[in-house]
Amino acid sequence: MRFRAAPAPSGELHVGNVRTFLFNWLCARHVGGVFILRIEDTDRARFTEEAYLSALEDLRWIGLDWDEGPEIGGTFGPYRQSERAEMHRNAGMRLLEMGAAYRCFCTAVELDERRKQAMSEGRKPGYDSRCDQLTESQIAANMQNDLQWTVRFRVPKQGSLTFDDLVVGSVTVDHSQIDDFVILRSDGSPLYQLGVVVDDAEMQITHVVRGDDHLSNVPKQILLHQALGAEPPIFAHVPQVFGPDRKPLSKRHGSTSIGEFRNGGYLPEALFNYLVLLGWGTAADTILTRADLVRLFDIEHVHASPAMFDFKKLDWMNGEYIRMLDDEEISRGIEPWLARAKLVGVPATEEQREMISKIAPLIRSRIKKLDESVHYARPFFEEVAIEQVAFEKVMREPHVLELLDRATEALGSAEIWDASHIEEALRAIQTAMDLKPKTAFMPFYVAVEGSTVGAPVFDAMAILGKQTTLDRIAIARSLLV
RNA sequence: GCCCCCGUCGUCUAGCGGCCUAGGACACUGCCCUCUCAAGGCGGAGAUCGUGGGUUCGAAACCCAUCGGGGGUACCA
Repeated sequence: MRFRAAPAPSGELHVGNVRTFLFNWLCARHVGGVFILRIEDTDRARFTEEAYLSALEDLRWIGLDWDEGPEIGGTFGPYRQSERAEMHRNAGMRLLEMGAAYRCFCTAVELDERRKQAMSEGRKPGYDSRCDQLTESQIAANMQNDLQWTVRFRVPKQGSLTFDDLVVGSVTVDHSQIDDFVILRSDGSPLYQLGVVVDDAEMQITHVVRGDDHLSNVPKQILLHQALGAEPPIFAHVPQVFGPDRKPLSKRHGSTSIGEFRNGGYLPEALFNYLVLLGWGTAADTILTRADLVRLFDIEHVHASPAMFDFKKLDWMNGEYIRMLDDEEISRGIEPWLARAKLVGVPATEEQREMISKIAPLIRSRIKKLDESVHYARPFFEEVAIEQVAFEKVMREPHVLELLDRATEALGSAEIWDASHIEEALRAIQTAMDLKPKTAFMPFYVAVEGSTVGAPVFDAMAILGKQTTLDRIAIARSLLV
């Protein structure tokens, strides 16, 4: 079985589209079939080379590998549609010669006027097939006069067409609902409908899994396949992804492109997992690895109804995946974010890396997205700038001065500098002063980490070292008097 | 307008005629744990399965209608 993903890279790859690519990939891997990547770059006005390159990068980032396609080739290439225009045109002309299509001399303006006219009179706005009535001599005359013409596919006027969609089920469309549609523009270039069909046929695609905005194209495409003497593929149309307002997910809802999620501190395996669960699920688990998904995924159980994108659930899931990372992976993962915040160099020095690996286990369970690591890591790389609100709320308490003084003395004379000894020393003070743990320790968070939220403070002190810790306490104390 | 598709807790889903007084997850919330924040553990609230008719001994599941939503109706993809 052969599946394909066909992105049209005009900007950044949209998560909704990527989800359908994921479905294709999963189908192919599930049955041990072939996954093909084909770039639909026919729309020269919108396509950019930059978008194309970043699309490939995004696909690889989220873990999609293709068996045939750009950069790796394959027996059915080329895999960029723009390089196949000749093939499409030939197919279109063949259809014309066979009599399955005909020349249309109506101009775009005429068509437009008639459409508006029909609409205002409440009639069906479609093409009326008038050029199909042209006689041989009329056509010859038009050609003689150098009139521009397009090629239109002739759709049967009677009967209907039924097909079985793997997701949607049985769909029936009356032929009368489909107009004779253009397959070749007046400049000879192919239109989308022709292009996909020729490519799917040539590449021997057996299953077309795509967004349901293409559902109404199916009858046209089946007709084209048949006219071309090819077996139509099996279709599966998955619904779109919606935003919280039940409208198709778009920019105004927040991040929508793969690049934005990557730059937002998300892990590819988490996004992968989440996207597949949008419109599909199992009774048992929600956290499913790539291998689990390959084993379990079943396109026929994908919902035919649209799913809303839930950013909060994605965040939770990302946190789950972060917690599954080992220290080494966490360290590698957060380094770019620390670099971006200018806490470490690019690349980080050995010394910085050592520090990162020390704080990584402290950070792991506290963040949902990698970029949040910056807050927890900052005090380990920079002088502390105490948050104003934290200072006002915590350091103004009457016991703080004495607390800091006692701590300075106890920690100053500490023989062994590790988290448990630090804790022991500070707990002794807490008990002596008869304070609740929280009240006793909070000032140290503020003094040492600059915030009421941070890595566990005894560990932080241990990592920062005795001198730095005492210095920071001294600075905080100086702010009190 | 016409055509096609869709409709289970706020959200993602399980469900494929009796196991459903509808299960799980996110979010929300109570308690526990606790040096902050998290994480974790144990509970709670939340869906008469869009609505109205049928079919059936029995329906969330099948049929019809209705309402609501989405898509298409291009010399866009």
